[in-house]
Amino acid sequence: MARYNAQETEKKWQTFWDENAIFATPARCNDEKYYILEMFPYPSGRIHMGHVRVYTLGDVIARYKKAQGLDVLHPMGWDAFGMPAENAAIEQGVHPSKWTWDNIATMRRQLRSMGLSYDWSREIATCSPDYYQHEQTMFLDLLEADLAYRKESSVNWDPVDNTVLANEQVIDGRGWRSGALVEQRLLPQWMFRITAYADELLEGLPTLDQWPESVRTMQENWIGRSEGMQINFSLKGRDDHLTIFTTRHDTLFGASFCAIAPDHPLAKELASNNPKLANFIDECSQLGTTEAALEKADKVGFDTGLVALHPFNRKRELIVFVANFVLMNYGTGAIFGCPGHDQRDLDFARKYGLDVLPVVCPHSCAESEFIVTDKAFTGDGRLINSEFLNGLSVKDAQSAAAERLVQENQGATHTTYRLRDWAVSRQRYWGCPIPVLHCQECGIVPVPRNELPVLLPEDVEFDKPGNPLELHPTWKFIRCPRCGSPAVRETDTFDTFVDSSWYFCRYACPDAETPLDAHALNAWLPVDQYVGGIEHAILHLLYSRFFMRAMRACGHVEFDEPFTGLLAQGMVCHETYSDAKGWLFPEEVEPSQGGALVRRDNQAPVIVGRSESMSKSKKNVVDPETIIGTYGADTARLFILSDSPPERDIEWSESGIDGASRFLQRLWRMVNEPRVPLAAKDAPMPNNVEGPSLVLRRETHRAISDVTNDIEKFRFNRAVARIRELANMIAGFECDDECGSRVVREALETLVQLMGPMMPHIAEEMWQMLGYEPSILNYPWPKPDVGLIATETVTVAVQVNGKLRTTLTLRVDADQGAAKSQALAEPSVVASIRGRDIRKIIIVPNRVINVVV
RNA sequence: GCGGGUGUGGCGGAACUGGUAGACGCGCUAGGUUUAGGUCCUAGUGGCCGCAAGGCCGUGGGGGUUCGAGUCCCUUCGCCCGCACCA
Repeated sequence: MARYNAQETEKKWQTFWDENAIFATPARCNDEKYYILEMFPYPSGRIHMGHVRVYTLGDVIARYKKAQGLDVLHPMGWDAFGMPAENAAIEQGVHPSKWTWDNIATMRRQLRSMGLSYDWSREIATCSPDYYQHEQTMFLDLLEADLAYRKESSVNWDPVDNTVLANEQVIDGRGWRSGALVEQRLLPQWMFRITAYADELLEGLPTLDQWPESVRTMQENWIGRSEGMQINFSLKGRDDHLTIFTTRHDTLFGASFCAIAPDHPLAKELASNNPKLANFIDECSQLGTTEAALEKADKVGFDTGLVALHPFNRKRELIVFVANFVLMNYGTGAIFGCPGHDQRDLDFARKYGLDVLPVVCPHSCAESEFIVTDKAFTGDGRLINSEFLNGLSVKDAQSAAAERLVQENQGATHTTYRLRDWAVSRQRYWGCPIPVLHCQECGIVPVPRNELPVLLPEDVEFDKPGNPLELHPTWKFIRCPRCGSPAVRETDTFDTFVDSSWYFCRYACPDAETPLDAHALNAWLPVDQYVGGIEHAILHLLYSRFFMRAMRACGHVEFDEPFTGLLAQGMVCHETYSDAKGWLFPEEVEPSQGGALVRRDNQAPVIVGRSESMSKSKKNVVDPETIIGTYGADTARLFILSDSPPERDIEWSESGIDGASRFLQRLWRMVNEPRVPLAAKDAPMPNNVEGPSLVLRRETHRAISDVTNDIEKFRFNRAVARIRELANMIAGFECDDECGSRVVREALETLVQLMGPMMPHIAEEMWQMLGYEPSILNYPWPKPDVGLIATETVTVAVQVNGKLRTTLTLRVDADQGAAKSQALAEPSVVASIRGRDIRKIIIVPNRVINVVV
């Protein structure tokens, strides 16, 4: 029996597609365009299953849209700057540039072996000066538009490695490489003014109706707009005051303390002559910079001895604490605590023995009976213990309190955001140089545009701790272009999120001399469908949305929203393995005789960790090249599409890949050795198709309708199931008369076209075997015959008290009265009713008849 | 901790807007073909009771709304993603 040879056939069609430029981006004339984009990969070394998943998803959409006759732009590139390249340099002594470009070469080859429909002529790599020089131009534009500025901000400093650490490099407060205790250090940083667009970014969300609701909600919460008040509390014995932000000024009479952030200027000032406080602040900073760590930590405070006076009653004195749960970068970095109506404040008050005075009484509760014990009341109610606010609702009390505070000049309404400005400085080598310099005389000077690009020097060493740009003997030192005085280059490079905030625009005009070409942008942008991991739901997508608005302000683009549709695909997860020396790849591990996992090389025991999203840092990745080498790309693609819907996380397992492979063999045999002889290619369809042939025809056209619908809605797992059903139907078809031959040809041709976007190589091969000229993509997507889809009968469930008793086969839209009597005559129905009175009968036409007794 | 998800047979999952739970596949069981075989074909496969007809139970746990709940509401548990310097 002949077998389908995936290796040979896949190579054949990949060569054909290349030589005939099947995936060249069409020049836009007047046809409808479709820009399909998957998030570009970081060139970490080799592709992993997460890549296979996302690029397969995108490719199915791209090929389907092309078959629908749209002008498709489907590009690919590399998010090529970033930390791992520098780690490789330190650990393996390879230059980041070489490491990155080698990885790109490997991964490009691997992606090509998947048979993805990219226009490779538009490939970009962010580490190439061809790309990053334009980013430097745009930065100068942002600087002129006052959307970029410099500000001190706190970073994780490793005093031994002399370097800034990413949060993930800080483990239990220590540097991952040096093990040194990490310090918080203030460094001047370049920032992007994303907060200037907070409202616009918020307002844009409802227009993104082709995004998942969950992502929009996450962004909304991330921006975190809240309307409240800034209130000034006088400080006893001082001339200045403490400004706090609150959204609950209605509970002001319930205040029992104030708290400021450990890095609040006032805290620093008080600490200068209070060593204990200085020590406390120091301890707070040990927690690091991540919000999760701060929020999870025990709530602790330090009594500064300072006293704030209640704005409505200056006789009431409130202790000012420094507290670890108050964040400097939210609001004003200072709060008043109302333990009765805020859980965190309540926990804090109980811990430090502070008053708990309830000021909002629930509507359902008498004032005398309302007490707060260990649960703060945050709902609506009426005000109590609050002088002029007594009796008011929360909302009315807020207005009244606000009015009084404004009147007495003690506060003002204020809107604050959780969103902070975007820190884009990185004290690292492998990134886009920030094109400014620091002159002894003039201060910060932008690099003149005619001197761009500022190229990253290649001759750097990684043998000393710290940023190699900082230590470079010549690159760093320069003369000021304005005054000629000695100056140094900015040695910070950009956060790689900057690179990925506009790459999708550059694909439209990869060779333009300016950053972006208006004509090309208007032709292709925005991206119609973006596909990528849900882990990017907030930062990357929000930064890109901001960047488009910033670019619009600078005249580079004419639209706001970069991505019309978003498919946020779930993670590919896998168990993690480790031993004393660190993480292990799954292929370094094998089951021992006892069943426990051991190292393949020395049989040493392995710790099996829980399943997590595949990531290079934890080595819990499966090598797709092995899978593709063994089974072929089509099988890998089919497998990855088959079971789970795209949005869901999938657990990688080897089981099932054999099944996918068998299905491919089966499909191929159906055309290679058809059970029923196939009619000639152009033979007309007889007009008296009936019996089993009619059944197959109907099934074929229903499959067209269902699969089309499923692909449109990205339910590829269902589309695969539907294709399998059609294949099963064809395989069981035995009618070998003239009519059957014609119908089975139609069914097979349909099958091949429907599976084409998912299994493109074997589909091209089968299409050719059916007598057609390649490429299958040049043939229009099949359309269902509506007359054949319509059904004549339906199966209706018959229930008694909601429990299924039997089913009836009825004509569609059958007479309800007749259906009712037929149902009541059913023996199983009669038996279930057992002579009881029928109270009512609910009939849902074509679905259910429910007898209630 | 906060925000967003998610939970259905032995396994991955299906079930459109509240209307026959388990499509499709993996695995497993039995039979058959050819073969030395992992190939291929046929049948079966949620659990319990029953010779059978059939019955009862069943969508993480508990409660509720409804003629009817996997689907809606409340509550609770597990897991996943994000939390601003991983990408």
